[in-house]
Amino acid sequence: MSAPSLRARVRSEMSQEIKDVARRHLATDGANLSLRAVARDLDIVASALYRYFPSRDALLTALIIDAYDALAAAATTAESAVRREDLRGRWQAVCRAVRTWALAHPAEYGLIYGNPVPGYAAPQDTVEPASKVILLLAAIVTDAGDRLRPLTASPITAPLRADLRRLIAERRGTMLEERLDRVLVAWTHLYGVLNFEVFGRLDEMIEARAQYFDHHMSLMADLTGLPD
Amino acid sequence: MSAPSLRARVRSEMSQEIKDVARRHLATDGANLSLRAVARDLDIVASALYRYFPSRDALLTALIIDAYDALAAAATTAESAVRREDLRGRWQAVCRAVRTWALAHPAEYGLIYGNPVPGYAAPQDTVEPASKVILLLAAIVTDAGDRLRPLTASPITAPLRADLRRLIAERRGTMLEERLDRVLVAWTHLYGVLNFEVFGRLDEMIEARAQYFDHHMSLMADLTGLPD
DNA sequence: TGTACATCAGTGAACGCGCGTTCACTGATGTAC
DNA sequence: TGTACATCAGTGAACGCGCGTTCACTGATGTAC
Repeated sequence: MSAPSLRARVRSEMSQEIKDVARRHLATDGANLSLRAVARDLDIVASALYRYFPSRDALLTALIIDAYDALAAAATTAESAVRREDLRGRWQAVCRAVRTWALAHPAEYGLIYGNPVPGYAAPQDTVEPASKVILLLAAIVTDAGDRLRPLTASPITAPLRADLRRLIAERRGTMLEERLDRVLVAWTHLYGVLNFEVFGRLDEMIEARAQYFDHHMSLMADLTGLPD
Repeated sequence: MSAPSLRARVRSEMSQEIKDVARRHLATDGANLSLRAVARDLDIVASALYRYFPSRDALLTALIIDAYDALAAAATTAESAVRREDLRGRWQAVCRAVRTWALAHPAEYGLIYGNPVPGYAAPQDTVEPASKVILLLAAIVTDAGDRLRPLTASPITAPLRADLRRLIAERRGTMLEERLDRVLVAWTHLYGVLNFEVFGRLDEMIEARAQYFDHHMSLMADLTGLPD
């Protein structure tokens, strides 16, 4: 296996640069990304972009995949830095890492967790990184084992239970349906709070944002039965 | 006070028709609403729209305000049809009405609860209808009075408590900070679940959608302390 | 080490569209006397 | 009830832009012998 040629190295650097500029444009134009504008910023003719991405949609797809990957990486790194036995610490690390990333990259966050982009269908490649965060949360709950608190009653109807069972089986998990249910509640809540915060719905309402967030996510840990 | 003139009636009907067509375009183009496309559908020249709306942004604003109003109206109507003493029934009615409206009008829902529209600032008129749903939920909790269940411990830090106190005072409410906190949790969760459902994040994951939703919202009622 | 040929990044013109907004205008509806 | 004038909805041309994508091309880099 030889080292990548100069040409290959330059090519991948250029691809990166295109994506970086495109990301910057996302912040102002949302998903109305203009190839010509990106090209202009790169001092390149618009048609040259077609050497790197076969279409505008392909560039958008690359940005979406990168966003999922970056978010998942931030969560994973933060979580893995915490002592395994510190379950609450790991939970908090995941949640806070997601929040930090979202606030640092609001446009990319909007791209993956906001409105679906009109006329754009997410490719299959986004499924795995998209489920990373929920898997991290589920793993913490699994690691808690019999230290988990019993759950307050909340009956799950049969069809919903079937969905949960299927999800558990797909991943060869051993979690009780009731427990996965709570993980889904927490996961839903995580993005619920963040949508509100990132999209500005807490403006003029809550000032203590970080504490509001921490409080919500620790309530969710309680609800999931995570021990102190 | 005389009846509106023919001209005035025709004018307001035409305004409605423009908004209706524009709403239909939202579904396919998202917030990239094209005035010329709307005009085409109305068999009218694009510049004629300027008799009704001074700019594209003004039309978008009208659509946003209408969406908030329609959502609030749906929730209010549903809630007021339930016996006052049936607190859980009222809670459920509000939540389900919001969901039903969101699923029936995904594009309008996206317009008000998805990504902020790039380059567009929501005018002040949207504040009141936007807070309608949370006020309905808060009213149910207030009506519950001393039938409310005591809350499981979950300490609120001082700055967050100050935010909550301010919000209560602004509305001349009497609720405890802890209780409003739980209402906010439920409210956040409501839109969290709906974002996921409307924006397609539950696809290939949960099939029993209605039950999933009901279950989440009744968990939130529990968490808020609403009696059975 | 040098030469011949293949690869491929970037150019620039063109195609065929789209858009929001302004402006002077026509002709129908509404109003005052 | 009839006439004169004011209002205003809708027209059509124009301004000055924007866009994604294709295509034949130039010239530099890389490869095989």
